[in-house]
Amino acid sequence: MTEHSINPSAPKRATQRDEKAVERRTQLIDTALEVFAKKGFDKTSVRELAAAAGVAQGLMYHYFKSKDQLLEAVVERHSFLPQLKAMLTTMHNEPAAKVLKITGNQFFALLGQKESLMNIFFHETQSHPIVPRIWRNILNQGIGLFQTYLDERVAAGELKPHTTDVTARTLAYTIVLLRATSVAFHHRTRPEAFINEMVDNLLSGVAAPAA
Amino acid sequence: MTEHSINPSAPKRATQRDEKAVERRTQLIDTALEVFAKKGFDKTSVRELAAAAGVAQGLMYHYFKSKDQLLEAVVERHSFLPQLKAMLTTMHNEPAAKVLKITGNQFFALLGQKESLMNIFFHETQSHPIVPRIWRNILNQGIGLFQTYLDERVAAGELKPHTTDVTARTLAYTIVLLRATSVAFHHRTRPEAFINEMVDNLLSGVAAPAA
Amino acid sequence: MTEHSINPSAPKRATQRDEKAVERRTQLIDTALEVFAKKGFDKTSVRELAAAAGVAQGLMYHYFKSKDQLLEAVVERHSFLPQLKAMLTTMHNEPAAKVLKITGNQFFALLGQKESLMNIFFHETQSHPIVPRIWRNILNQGIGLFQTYLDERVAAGELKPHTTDVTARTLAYTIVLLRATSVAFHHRTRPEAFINEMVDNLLSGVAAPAA
Amino acid sequence: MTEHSINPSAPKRATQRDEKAVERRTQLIDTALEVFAKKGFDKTSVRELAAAAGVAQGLMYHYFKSKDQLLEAVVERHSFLPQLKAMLTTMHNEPAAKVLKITGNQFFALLGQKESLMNIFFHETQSHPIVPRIWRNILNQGIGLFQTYLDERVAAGELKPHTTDVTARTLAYTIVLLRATSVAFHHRTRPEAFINEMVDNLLSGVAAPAA
DNA sequence: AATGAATGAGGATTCATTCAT
DNA sequence: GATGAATGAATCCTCATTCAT
Repeated sequence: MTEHSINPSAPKRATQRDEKAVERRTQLIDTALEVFAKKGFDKTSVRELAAAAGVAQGLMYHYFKSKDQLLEAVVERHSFLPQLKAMLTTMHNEPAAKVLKITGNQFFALLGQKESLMNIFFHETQSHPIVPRIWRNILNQGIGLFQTYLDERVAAGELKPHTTDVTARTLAYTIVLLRATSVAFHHRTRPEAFINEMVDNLLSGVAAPAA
Repeated sequence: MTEHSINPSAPKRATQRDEKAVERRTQLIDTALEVFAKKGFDKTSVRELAAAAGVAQGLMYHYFKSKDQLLEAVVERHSFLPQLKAMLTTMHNEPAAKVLKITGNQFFALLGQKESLMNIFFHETQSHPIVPRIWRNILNQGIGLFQTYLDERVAAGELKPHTTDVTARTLAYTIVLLRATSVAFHHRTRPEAFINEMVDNLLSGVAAPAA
Repeated sequence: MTEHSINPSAPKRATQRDEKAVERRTQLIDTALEVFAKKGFDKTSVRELAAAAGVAQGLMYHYFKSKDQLLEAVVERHSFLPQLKAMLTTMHNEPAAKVLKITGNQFFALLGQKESLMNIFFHETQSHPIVPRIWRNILNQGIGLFQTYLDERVAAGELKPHTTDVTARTLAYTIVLLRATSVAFHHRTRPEAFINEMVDNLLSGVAAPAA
Repeated sequence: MTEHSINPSAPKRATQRDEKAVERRTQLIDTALEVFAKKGFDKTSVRELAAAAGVAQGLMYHYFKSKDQLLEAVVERHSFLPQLKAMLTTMHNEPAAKVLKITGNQFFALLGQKESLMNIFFHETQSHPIVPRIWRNILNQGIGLFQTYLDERVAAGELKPHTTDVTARTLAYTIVLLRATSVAFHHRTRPEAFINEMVDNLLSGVAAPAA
C-alpha cells in the first residue's frame, strides 16, 4: 500500500511484491476458512488464525481491517457461484430423469467439496450479515438452476405444466439437507441412490397406478 | 427436609418455596431460549441473560452450573419431541394426499412455533454437543413419522412399493428448509400451497402423462 | 441469641437448646479446622465448609459473623496452650538430659497431634491477625517451658550459667521445624533419636575432648 | 527473524526489542515478588500486580500463562541456591567455632536479604507445588552446607564423631526460625549474639563441668 | 511487509454475605 | 434454628485491536 519507490526499477519490484502480497492474502483466507469451519468464528481467536497460517497476529491486520472483514473475505472468495452457474449448461436432448439425476448429484458433490464453507453458512449466520446473504445467493442459484431446466422441459412438453418452483426447491432443499446431515447422521440410503430415486419419484409419483 | 411442623400447612410451605424455585428455573431457561435465538450463544453474555430475566448474574449459577449447561437445559426443555410424536396418530381412512398435506403442514407449523429453538439448532451446533444430538432426534422423529405412514399405505396398496425412506426424507427435509428459509428469504409460493403441491408431485409425479 | 419465651418452662428448654447450639457450633469449628488445614483458608468457600459439616451455608452465619470470625474461633478453640502448660510440671529430681529428652519429645508429639492447626499457623498468617498472635503465644509458651526448666537447673548447679534463652529457643525452634518438615521431607534420622541426640549435643557439646 | 538489513545496526535492533522484553519480564516478576510477599498470593489480584508494575493487566498474560505460572517464575528466579552454594567454600584452617559462627550469620543474613521470598516460602506452600519443592531444596542446601563442614572437622579430629545431620539441622532450623520470627516477635537476644552462643553451646555443651 | 509488545474492555465464574421463609 | 434463594462485587483470563520498531 505504501509506495515510496525511488529508482525506476521499482514498478516491476512492486508488482512482484504485490503478487506476493496477494498470495499471502489468499493463504490467510484459506487458512481462516479451515479454522473457522472447524472451530467456529467466535471460538477462533485471531491469534489462532495467525498461528495456523504461521504468521504474527499483527500481520492479520495488515491484510484485513478486522476479524469480521476476514470472514467476509473468506466467504466471498469461496462462494462457488461460478461453479454452480457452470453446471447444467449442456445436455439438452437427454431425458429429464437422466439430466436431473446428473445435476442433482453434481450439486450434491459440489456442496461436499465446499464442506468447510457449508459449515460456515450453516453456523455463522449471525456472525456477519454477509454470510446469510451469500448463502442465500448460492441456494437461490441452485434452485434457479433446476427451475430453469424444468421450465424448459415443460415448454418442450416433456413435463406437464406445474409450479416448477416447488419441484426445484424440493430438489435443492433435499439435496442441501442431505449434504448437511450426511456428515453427522448415518443414513440408510446412499446419497447417489437417494438422489436418483427422489428424481424418479418426483417425475413419476409414488402413488399406485390404480389410484 | 426438617419437619417440625404442628399444623398441616407447614409441609406446603416448603413446597411453595420449591415451586417458586422451579418456576424461576424455567423462567431463566425460557428467557435464555429467546436471547440465545436472537443473539446467538457465543454473542450472549451471562450478564445479558441475567438482565433479560431480571435477576443478578450470580443467580444464574445457582440454577445452572455453567453457561453450557444452561444451553443444555434450554434445548432439553424445549425439544418438542412429544408434540411430534402426537402428530398423525389419527386419520387412517383418509386418502394419502390429504393426510400427508395435513401432516406436512402441521410439521411446518410446529417448526414455526419453535422458531427460537430452530435458530439454536441451526446455528449452535458447535456450541454444545447436546444441540446436534437433540436436533438429530427431532429430525429423525419427523422423518420416521412420514415413513411409518408411508409404509402403512404401501401395505394397504394405496402407494406402490418403493423406498419410503427417500420419500419421507424428501418431505421432511424440504419442509425443514422451507421453514428455515421462510424467515430470511422471500418466497413466491406460500408455504401451505407449497407443501400441498409438493405432496401432489410426490404422489402423482410431474412427468407428462405420455412419458 | 433471640429469646422470646412465653411460658415458664422455657428456661430449661432454652438450656437444652443452648447445649445443642454449642454442640453445633463446635461441630462447625472442628469441621472448619480440618478443611482449612487441608485446603487453606482462602481456597475454602463457606459453601464447602457448610457442605463438609452437612448444613446449609446460611447456617454458618447464624453461628459466626463472618468467615474470618470462624477462623478466629477455630484458632482459639484449638490453641493447645493448656496442654503445653501442663507439660513438664513434674520430674524435678531427674537428670536434665532425661527431662529435656522427654519434654522435647512430648512437645514434638503435641505438635503432631495438632497437625491441622499447625498447618493453619504456618500458612494462614496473613488471613487473620489472630493467627500469628496465637501462634506466637504457643511458640513463646514452648520456649518458656524449656527456659524455666533450664533456669532452674542452672540455679541447682546442674547446668552452667549461660543464656538459657538461647538454649531454650534452639530446642523449641528445632523441634518445631522438625515437625513442620517431617511431613513433606524425608529425613534420615527419626524424630525421637534426633531430639535425644540434639539434647545430648546441647548439654555436652560436640567438640572433641582434647580441644 | 526477517533479516533484510543493509547496515550492521539492524541485527542489534531485533535484540534491543528482545532485551526490553526480557527486562519487562523480570520487572514483572520482581514486582510480583514484593506484592505476593506483602499481601499473599491469594489476596493479590492480577489487576493489582499489573498496577504495581504500571502495565495493563492483559500484559501479564503475555508474559505468563497464568497467575500460578507467575508465582512459579518468581520462586524460580529468586531461589538463592547459587548464593547458598557459594557460602563457606573458604576458611579451612580456622577453628570450627569461628567458622560456624561466620557461616551461621551469613546464612541468617542471606535469609534476611530474601525476606520477601521467605514470606512466600512460609505462607504459600499450598498455592503452588513448586513453592515447597524449591523451599525444600534451599533448606536442604543450607543443612548440607553445615553438615559437609562438620563431617570434615570430624575427620580432621577437631570434632568428636557424632551424627552430624543432627547438629547441622539444629543449626539450620534454628537460624531459619530465628529469621522467620525476628520480624514479628521481639527477642531479647540479638540475632548475631544468639547464633554465636548457639554455636558455642553446640560445640562445648551447657552442662556444668562437674557433671 | 512483518513482528510481537501493549492495551483495555469484556467474559465466565466464584464467593462472602443477606434475607425471606 | 435452619434453609437455600438472591445479590453484586471481584477474580482470572481472553481477545480484538493498535502501534513502535
